[in-house]
Amino acid sequence: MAKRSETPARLDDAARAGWLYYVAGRTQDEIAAAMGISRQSAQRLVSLAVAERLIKVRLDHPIAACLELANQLRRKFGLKHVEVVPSDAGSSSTTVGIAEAGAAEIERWLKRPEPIVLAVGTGRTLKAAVDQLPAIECPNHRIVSLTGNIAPDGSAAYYNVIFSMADAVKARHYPMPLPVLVTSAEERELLHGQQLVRSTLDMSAQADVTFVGIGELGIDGPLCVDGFLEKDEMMELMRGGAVGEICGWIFDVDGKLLDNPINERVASAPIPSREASMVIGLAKGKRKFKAIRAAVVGHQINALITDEETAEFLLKS
Amino acid sequence: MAKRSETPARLDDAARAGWLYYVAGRTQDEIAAAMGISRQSAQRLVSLAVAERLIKVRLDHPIAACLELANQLRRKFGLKHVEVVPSDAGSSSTTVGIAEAGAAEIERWLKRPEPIVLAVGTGRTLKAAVDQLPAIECPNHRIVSLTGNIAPDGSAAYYNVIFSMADAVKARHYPMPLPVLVTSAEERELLHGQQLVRSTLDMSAQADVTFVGIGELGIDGPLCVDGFLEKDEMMELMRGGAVGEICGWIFDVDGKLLDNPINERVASAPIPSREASMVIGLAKGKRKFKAIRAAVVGHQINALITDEETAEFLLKS
DNA sequence: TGGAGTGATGAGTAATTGCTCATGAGCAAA
DNA sequence: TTTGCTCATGAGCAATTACTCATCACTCCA
Repeated sequence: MAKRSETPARLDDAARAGWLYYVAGRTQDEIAAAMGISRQSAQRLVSLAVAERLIKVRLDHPIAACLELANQLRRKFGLKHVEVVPSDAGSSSTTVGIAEAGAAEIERWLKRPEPIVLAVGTGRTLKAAVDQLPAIECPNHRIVSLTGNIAPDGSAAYYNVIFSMADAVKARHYPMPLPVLVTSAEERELLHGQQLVRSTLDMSAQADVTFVGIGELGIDGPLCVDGFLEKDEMMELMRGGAVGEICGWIFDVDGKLLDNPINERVASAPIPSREASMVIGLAKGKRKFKAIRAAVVGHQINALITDEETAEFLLKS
Repeated sequence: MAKRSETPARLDDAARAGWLYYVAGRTQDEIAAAMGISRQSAQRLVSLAVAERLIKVRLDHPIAACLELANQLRRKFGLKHVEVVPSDAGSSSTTVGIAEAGAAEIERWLKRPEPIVLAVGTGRTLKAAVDQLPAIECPNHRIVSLTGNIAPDGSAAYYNVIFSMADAVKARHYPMPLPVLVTSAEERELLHGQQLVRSTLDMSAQADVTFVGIGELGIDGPLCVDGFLEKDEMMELMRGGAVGEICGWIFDVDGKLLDNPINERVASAPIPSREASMVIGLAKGKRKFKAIRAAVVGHQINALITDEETAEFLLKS
């Protein structure tokens, strides 16, 4: 993890250096001279500005191919919104590109003047997107987590993104004070009956927009890696036809939620209405192809941010 | 001007290359490989994306607005250096912010390894800046005062800042052993002819950098408050078109030095060359708006440290 | 058909940037 | 006060990027 806090004065300098470099187009040598520091220090400040996300770069051009793919996806699957970013074949990252586009979309929603309820799911991709958010103040909006924030080992779940979001966005935020998976359907009923949990659940059901990651199943998938499921439970699930999950809700190749013991133990809020609200999935990558397709065809989501490669797969499959 | 129109396909490629470069963070070599073109072509596409403004960079930091204002001021008035600090609307202080920024700028100059001559004018703002200086040792530099250090009543003039500077900075410093105003042009000639004064004047003319305050005229302005001018002399001056002063040199709304008896009695050294050296004015605040504008348009100074509010006035005036 | 002009291309090279490492200042614990 | 640690710094060097120039393909017009 990066340093939690740089001194404000240093961030100021970083902002200045970053501005001179990216906006004014000066070289680091010139910046160093102007600020009375060595070139290396100037370089470090510029890096810092990037690392601290003071500098935001966005592409203001509809790449025709991406737009076209997005259009076709929207039509083919009846989606409300699709965004396709260029693929970066060389990179193994599962987040680059999507994270920036996702952050931009979140920002657009948060900048709306009328108050909204924004719900967030979980996942590495979504966290990467949230980490790209600039500081925003929007006291009118409410941000609610769909998933619990207690990991299997009792610690705060790392990929519960609402806390990352709270770092950047000044708004009321509502985490879900629950584990991600409970031990039985009965326990879930009990916990969901609690007043505090109840009101958070109710709020999430009224979300205007929801951002979720889409997880693939498999022993390398997030549910196993993060310790929510044992390897043999996973194998069992996959034998039962499971191909993906959103907020822990496991679905099959048609995007139908599975009727099995694991789904009965998921303590997450239900995914908000795809009829009445926007539910945006963020995902790309070969390993997730099947999960994404299932989520889309089964209408677990009604909007998608993905990359070219994934878009092509979805179109020809 | 750039080419009027690139083909859409080429812009598309440029957008893609720009995306891979700035968002995905790939090198131009990698982009070239991915797109099947030469590295040079990739570089050209990235340049094109920037030139066509497909790539938008924005700085997410409060400093950003200040930097933007500074840039506009520099362009509009042809200044060599501009620094804009955030306005603090709540404060009535005429120095807060500027003082710190001014001190930082002075420090940058004093930290230069090659020997320089640094000249200082007078004024409350400048004194506040100098008071912010940390202890520095710079035996190679020389610091020279542009203005006399004898007040009208014969005491040491309070706002002659070179003594404050000497407290913090270990360097050779050269005060001007003169009154600020003498009784006649003849007396000035006589005093300026003295060997000691002569050499200090010569040194000031060679200053590499000069820091000055900008004074407004008016019966509340520094010239009256500090007793250099009587109220009726001031009224007379203002009727003659005077709007501001630097080191006692009084100028009109166009920044032209006035041809009147007071200016003939100013014993200060002339303001060093704005062609060959840096002359940095420190000032902000509504009362000084006209004086600052005059100093800038009349090239009495070629660099400015001010605040947002003043910067906005200068830009729209 | 041929020649001039335009613009794209790649080689070569200069400029700029990013990384690594050694050093030393600052500071906390012994 | 000494020791050990962290961290900022600047030097040196490797990687990357930007620029210049010669060449070449193409188009337009006589």
